[in-house]
Amino acid sequence: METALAITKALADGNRLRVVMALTEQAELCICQITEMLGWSTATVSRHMSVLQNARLVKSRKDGRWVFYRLAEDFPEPLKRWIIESLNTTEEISSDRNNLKAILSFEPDELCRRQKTKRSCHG
Amino acid sequence: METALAITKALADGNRLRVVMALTEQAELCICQITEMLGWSTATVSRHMSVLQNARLVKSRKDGRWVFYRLAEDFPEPLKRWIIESLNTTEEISSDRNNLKAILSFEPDELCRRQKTKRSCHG
DNA sequence: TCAATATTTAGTTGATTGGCTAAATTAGCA
DNA sequence: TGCTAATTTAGCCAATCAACTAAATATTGA
Repeated sequence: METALAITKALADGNRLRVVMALTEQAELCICQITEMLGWSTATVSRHMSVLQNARLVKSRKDGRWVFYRLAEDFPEPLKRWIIESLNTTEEISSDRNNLKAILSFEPDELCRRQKTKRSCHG
Repeated sequence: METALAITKALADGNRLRVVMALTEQAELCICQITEMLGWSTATVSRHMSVLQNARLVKSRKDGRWVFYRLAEDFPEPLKRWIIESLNTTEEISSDRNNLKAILSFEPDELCRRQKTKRSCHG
């Protein structure tokens, strides 16, 4: 039961649902892209991703300084179907989808530079 | 998204998962039967059931003094499938299943009397 | 090796959740 | 109506969780 419970707990958070949805549409996303999409601190995003990873819902791949996340190959199929069915048309996800389109038009390193700039702009 | 999130939150609890599993196997269960199965206070069980009901995963029917819960007719099918697949063979659920068999051999009113007796035995 | 960069981990704080007991509510019956 | 019984609600406390900032780790490249 531990396994199933870890999964439902991992999904019992709006932000993690948003990331999972994004990963059903984008094969891979790096932390900096997810950070930009959620609009939160990198550390917070990192912790969320580790919850998803501990539940074995996502896997990560390191490429240089970047860590890319993808859905696990064995992500339970019925769950994935339900998530897509129930979130596909929600406002939040539509908005994320638009944001992601903009985000993906930058290369990751350019994105990270942009984040740095933004941060220094705000102090 | 609120709707989906309410559902994942409702399922992010081992005890509520146990109740849902039990309800995939028994058409209806009353509070006193669920209380006996989980071994917790009636008030706690009642609160758990209202979480499931707010997420629209279960519905209730009042019959005299008893309240019977059943899975909602529109319980998301993929979710149900995943829950059964992943919990069917777990220890906890097997044990619940055995307990339930014993519990269901009493009529609800006899069960309630038994609970009352047990309580007074312990003070 | 050193500086810069991307991510993770640690530590703190406030909000939510889960258990309990006790009080309130609702139904059945004398 | 008034008594008893089943369930729900309220109030309390401890534990968990989610956000943040700051420090640590790991990688690239001078």
